[in-house]
Amino acid sequence: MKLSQRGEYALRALLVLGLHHGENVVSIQTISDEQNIPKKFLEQILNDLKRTGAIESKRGIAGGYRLARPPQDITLAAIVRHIEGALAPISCVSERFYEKCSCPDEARCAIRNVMKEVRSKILEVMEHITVADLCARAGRLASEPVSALDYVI
Amino acid sequence: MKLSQRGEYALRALLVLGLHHGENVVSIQTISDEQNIPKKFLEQILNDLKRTGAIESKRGIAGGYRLARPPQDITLAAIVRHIEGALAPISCVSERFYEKCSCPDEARCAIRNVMKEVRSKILEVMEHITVADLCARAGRLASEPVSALDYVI
DNA sequence: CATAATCTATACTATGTCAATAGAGATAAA
DNA sequence: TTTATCTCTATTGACATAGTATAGATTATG
Repeated sequence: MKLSQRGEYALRALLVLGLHHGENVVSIQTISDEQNIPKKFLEQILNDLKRTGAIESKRGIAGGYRLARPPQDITLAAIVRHIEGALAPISCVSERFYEKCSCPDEARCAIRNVMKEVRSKILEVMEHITVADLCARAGRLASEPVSALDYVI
Repeated sequence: MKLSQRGEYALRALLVLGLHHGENVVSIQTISDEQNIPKKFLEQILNDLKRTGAIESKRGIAGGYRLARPPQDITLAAIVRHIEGALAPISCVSERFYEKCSCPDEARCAIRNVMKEVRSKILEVMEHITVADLCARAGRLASEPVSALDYVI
């Protein structure tokens, strides 16, 4: 039920680009430094995000990346689907990455029925939250007093 | 963001045991046949579920498995946590399987903030649904006309 | 008691995925 | 021309996944 490291890095990189939206391009090095992401690994991920159309790049010295679309148009769901594949907990309830499962009667499978609910709960959040929302949250969290933050482990 | 095959098999096996609750024990062979699960793989999984305390076994000829507790006391969350580990989409928002992540400031991380929401949405379903609910759904789905079922792929 | 169907336990294996690293090349600002 | 950047492909090592194999323990039944 987990997001891969790759997926997490993608979101963190996108957040950085979101926060720099409107400014100049941001280099891999900068993102790598700000977010503690291995540089060469990040290269791959950014290249991948570029293929999605979420970001665009500028080459050469003083090159880097920027968002290719308005931050409010980039949903977390779209990014994760591109990087990771299905958001659904099992593939027989995925719309875009559907695969038949081995159960005797998929249409009447109780597990599937529950997993459909899980899927739609996940989508409620992931389809709704955009890079713009992420930036807004980052701003809010930065200005909040530490005592108000949740430190529960 | 996916449940493993192992986890899915565990739930399907548990559903079978739930449906036979109150009757005699059910053999691995029967479960394997009813649910199309490789028998030797299922053996491992059932053994694992036994260690959880969710099911108990009877050895020898005419042996098999049964639920060790009332079906309404066994949540999907407990099972999946035991078989798979964390339900949370990233480990820095997991309560039982917490691991620190590499981001610069976990307490003020916007990604983490969103993932907490995803986590709690998942838990809403998984902590709430029990084996008894699963059985009830199976009954309902079995009696429903096929036309009412969702065949969307 | 002997049999055979069942559960128990451990080891093994093939395949794939994940996370990262390496290295050679293309681009462009200064 | 130099150099900091992006681009692309290949490779690696560790680990997880989904099974398979084998030998053993248990027990209802005849």
